[in-house]
Amino acid sequence: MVETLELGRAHGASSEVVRGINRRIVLNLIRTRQPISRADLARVSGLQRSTISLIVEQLIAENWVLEGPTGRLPRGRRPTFLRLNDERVIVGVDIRPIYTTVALANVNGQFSSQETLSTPSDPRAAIRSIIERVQRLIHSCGDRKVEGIGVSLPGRIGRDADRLVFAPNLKWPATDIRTPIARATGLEVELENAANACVLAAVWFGRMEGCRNLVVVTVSEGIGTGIFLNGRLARGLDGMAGEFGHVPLDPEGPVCGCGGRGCWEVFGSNRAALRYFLESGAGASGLNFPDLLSLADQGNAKAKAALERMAHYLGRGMRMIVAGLAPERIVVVGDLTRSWHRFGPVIESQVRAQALPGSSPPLVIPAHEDGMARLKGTIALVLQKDFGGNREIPA
Amino acid sequence: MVETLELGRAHGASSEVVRGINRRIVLNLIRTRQPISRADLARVSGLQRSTISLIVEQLIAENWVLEGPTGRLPRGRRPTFLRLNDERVIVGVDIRPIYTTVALANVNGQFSSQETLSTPSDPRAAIRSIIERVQRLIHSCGDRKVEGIGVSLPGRIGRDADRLVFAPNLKWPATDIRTPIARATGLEVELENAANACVLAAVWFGRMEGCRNLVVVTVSEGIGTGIFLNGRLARGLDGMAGEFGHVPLDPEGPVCGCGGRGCWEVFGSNRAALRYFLESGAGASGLNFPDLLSLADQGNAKAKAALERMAHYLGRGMRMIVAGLAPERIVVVGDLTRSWHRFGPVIESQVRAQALPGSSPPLVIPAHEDGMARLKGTIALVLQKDFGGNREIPA
DNA sequence: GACCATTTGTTCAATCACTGAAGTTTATAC
DNA sequence: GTATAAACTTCAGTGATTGAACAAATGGTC
Repeated sequence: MVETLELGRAHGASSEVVRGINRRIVLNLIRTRQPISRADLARVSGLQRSTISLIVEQLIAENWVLEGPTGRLPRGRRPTFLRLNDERVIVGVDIRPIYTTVALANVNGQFSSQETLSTPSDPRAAIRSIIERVQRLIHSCGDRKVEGIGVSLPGRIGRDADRLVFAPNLKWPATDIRTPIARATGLEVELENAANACVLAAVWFGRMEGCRNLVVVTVSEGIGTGIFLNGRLARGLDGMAGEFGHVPLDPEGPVCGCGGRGCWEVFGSNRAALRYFLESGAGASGLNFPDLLSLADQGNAKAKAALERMAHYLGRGMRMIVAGLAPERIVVVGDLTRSWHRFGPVIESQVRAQALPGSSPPLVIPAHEDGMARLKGTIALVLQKDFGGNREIPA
Repeated sequence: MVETLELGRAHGASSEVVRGINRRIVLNLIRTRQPISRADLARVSGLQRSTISLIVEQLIAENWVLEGPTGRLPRGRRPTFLRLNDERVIVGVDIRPIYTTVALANVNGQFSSQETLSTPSDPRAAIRSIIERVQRLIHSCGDRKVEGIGVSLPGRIGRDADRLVFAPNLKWPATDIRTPIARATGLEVELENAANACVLAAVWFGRMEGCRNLVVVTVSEGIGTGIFLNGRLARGLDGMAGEFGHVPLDPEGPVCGCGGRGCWEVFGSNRAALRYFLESGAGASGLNFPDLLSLADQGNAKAKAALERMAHYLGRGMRMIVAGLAPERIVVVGDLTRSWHRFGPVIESQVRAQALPGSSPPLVIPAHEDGMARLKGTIALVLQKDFGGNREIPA
């Protein structure tokens, strides 16, 4: 294990720290293994049954956990199952260039309602619409306690965690998104980049337990990446880590929305495939990416060629990630996963070509549930405050 | 804070964990601020003086810490200064393609002796020579306790942490380096990639406190990178993270030692500059990189052009790192730092070009003390076991 | 030279959390 | 019914921190 201590403000630990750690362990075990009995919690955590009972008592008092039905065993007293209180809910907002989704989920990441609006081009109008739907959603909750609001954005959030600072595909100016929503609803609002939200979704709700090194690549108008290393999101300075999409593959290439030239996303995004298709003289300028996928499926050779070229560049860009970060898995998110038979093999071959002697290439996995990835990530974003470790547990 | 709990083997915490955390905090505060009094430790750590006294008592009993002279204050009782016991020493070995260095340092990273040998091309012969020097060094220690042996290598260490698995510039086959040295000396041996060792050197002995996101780029025969994110080394699957040097910048470019084509290091390493120089018809095939630097300093236009081209590609490759990881700092290690006036501006301009709107470019810093960077890293490698956090302290 | 404020370092009762053993409760099987 | 088994619960014991009170050491002041 390679780590350092944070020294400057290294506030020493006291006994509450132990309770804090164990409380989080127990809460997360209940979350991931529910329904589960106290006895099983003790076995899995290595803590004593007596300790588990005390912690669970506390969690029940705080309304995080409910006692459920009793189980059944070959003999002996029946276990009382514990589960998360799913009357605690979270609002998730997924802002994308064309559509914005507002949804309500419980702490298990199960959505109960969902609403889509087209994203206004003016950020202030967008924020107004979002606030309106969120308020309606909160009203519909009745007694259920709303924990907070998570927002996924196709851009970067500045140092103060409230301001969108870089969103070339959304084309919004730097805008404070957090404060107006927080003020209008009285709830805490957490903002996160869309690719990072997908990482959180994968780690919290996907079955990726034990995977401490993974990268999510989101492919739509642009290309974004979310980097998860050593079991933590790598956010970098000002949360800007993950912009591999704007590394120039060809410094003489076409101009990109970021102001640069020949960026990866200029060659590997949905928009790139549409450009390839048009450039091949295939007409039809009103086409969108799903249309292109359909055309290819119908056998259109030029559509197939355009997609193959896109896939080639996607794989080429991923070589940066494979070589530089050596993740266990690369999760691909976007419409392209619907035609994975077309993209997967091309990407795989590039990724395998990058695997250096002595290393094994990462698994490349399409996340077929797309739309939900971002939204689930927004839920995880809010859950982190209560479930996330404020200290990491060593392997 | 974005983290997850390790669930599978999530062994719960008990009261000893608190002592473990605080012990490490105190030990590191003594290391970084020595000489320091108990009272100051209490102020800085936020722990009670009584607690500090107990912990210090333990550290003194374990021989990690010594009481030094008393201080002097405007009034009041004089503080007793504490410092690390520098009778505890560590052996550092830096294996490089041409020379290997074996050195002895104390826990403060101060070297007391050092010996260089030319690296045999046969790994077994190399290991024999190294063992011989290490044993001589250990004998010379007398009473001083040797904590362990740290080894820096220009390659990757496999999953079992004992085997060199990828070292294209050293040209050694997969070799178990740890076991023979450990067996011959009876000490624990820690292996680490050279670039990662430089990261450890920067973080442990450089004045980089508080910098939790930095990348070291080592430039010599090849290009290596050491990635430090969220205050931890990113090692990736099988410790392969950091091989940005083998990302193809031009898939049609010259063949690389890794088997690929057009890798970054084919364009940006010392070897690349020598190739550019030869290709420009400048003769002199026995030339090495320091010679080329001297030629340029003497005004040789072709040498200058070759170095400028190398600098250009170095900067170009760093754009991957800037965009993808957004580190606060990039530390450059290698002979080229001696001519930083030539490289710095070229690299800086590329790095600035990569800074996306809303972000600030990283500081690019030449590490002028080169040779020592790797060696100091090997010392840190061993210190990690006792000083390194096995739990991270939150910000 | 005695006294005092001041600062360091130590001692000790109180508190908090976990352990582990012993006890309670609740179930099935014979 | 009685025995066995398993899930909780209770409680004394241990280890660690806190915080207040104390002891020691020092320079300045009267």
